[in-house]
Amino acid sequence: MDRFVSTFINKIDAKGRVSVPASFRAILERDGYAGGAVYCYPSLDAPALDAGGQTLAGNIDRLLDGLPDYSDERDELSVALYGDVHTLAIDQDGRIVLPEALRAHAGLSTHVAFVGLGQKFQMWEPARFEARRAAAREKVRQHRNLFGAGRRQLAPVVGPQRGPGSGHESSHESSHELGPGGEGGARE
Amino acid sequence: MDRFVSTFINKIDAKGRVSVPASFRAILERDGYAGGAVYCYPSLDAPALDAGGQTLAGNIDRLLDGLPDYSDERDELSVALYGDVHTLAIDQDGRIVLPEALRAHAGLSTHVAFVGLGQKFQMWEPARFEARRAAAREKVRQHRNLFGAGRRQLAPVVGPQRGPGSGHESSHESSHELGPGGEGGARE
DNA sequence: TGGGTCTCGATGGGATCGCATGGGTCTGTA
DNA sequence: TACAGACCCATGCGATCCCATCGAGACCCA
Repeated sequence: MDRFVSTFINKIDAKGRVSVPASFRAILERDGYAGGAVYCYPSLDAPALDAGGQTLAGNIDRLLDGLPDYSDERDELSVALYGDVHTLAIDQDGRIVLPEALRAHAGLSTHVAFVGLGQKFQMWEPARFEARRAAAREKVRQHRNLFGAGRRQLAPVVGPQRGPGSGHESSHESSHELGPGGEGGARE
Repeated sequence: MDRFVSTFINKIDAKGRVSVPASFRAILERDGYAGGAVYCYPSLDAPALDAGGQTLAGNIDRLLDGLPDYSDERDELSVALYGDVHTLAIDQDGRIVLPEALRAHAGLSTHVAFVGLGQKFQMWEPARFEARRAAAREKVRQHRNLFGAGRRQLAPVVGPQRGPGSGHESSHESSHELGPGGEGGARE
């Protein structure tokens, strides 16, 4: 199946619009809902936004299905799970507009880093993401030492993406080291 | 499959009218009753109002169906669930008028926060809602750990240590709060 | 294999449309 | 007659749509 992979950095224009990477768009289109929208909500434990298509939305439903109707607990969880979700429409040029609430949570201002995470993707403030990624790599390195697991040197570098036209942030490519160790098949 | 999602804050005008968010209206319209009305009643365990369309009303019926006829329990529940239900008409401009009784229960004065909860939505006094939302997020975090615990116990890349700079926000790998089963299905 | 050309994705901006609001008016009811 | 509610109209701002431009990578040809 299609997964969101690689990292792209796009600009937020004066009207607050951002182009969703073409490759991500293609995946969303195949994921239903006329491919015209993205489900997006503030990530619970990171200054970032989580986003995805129908599949992602379905996960929310499944999560709540286990709870009894009309229970206070269900209502409470719903507030966080549905209340924070925004359905962002993708316009004809493949752009979305990020609501103020979401931009605030992720600290977004001029640029957005779209990070593919397989079934979903995240949107980060470029600088923060870079820092976090560095930390993640370090972490992986440590673990590798612990396990002495020499297997699988990460050799990603899968990132095709616009050039440094916009400059600086030359940092991107795959983002895999971030994924949970499991899922080794990230690459084909 | 339409669900009420996201949160909107609208104003109550001098005549006591409030605009129902356009996206919520669209869902109500598809939910029957000529799309011209909203079922609304004071939430049982929160200073808020619960609202929805035909589907919601149907759920209440189903809930009562499960109880034996003429039982005290059923009577009590019926009163609780139906006794305070109001059918609010949506005018041509997409607005409703909240009866005094309902406004009092939720402590509404000048603004109303419409919160999507999937099958239904709630109306809150904005300030109070913020508090509730914070609590809800915390709760989800806990829950996530519960079912997330199952798979992927190796919490790699999840350093108790934060990365440089932006560090704070525990550098959780955040991925699937929502996807209990997630990740694995990356392929397909 | 080097260079020129073409196609597509990312941006900017102007022009519109829809939605949230504020108010005036008409009508049925105390 | 006084009022509350329903209906309509007017407005302002933000969300969308559409069109033009730029640059990069893909493609084609000599």
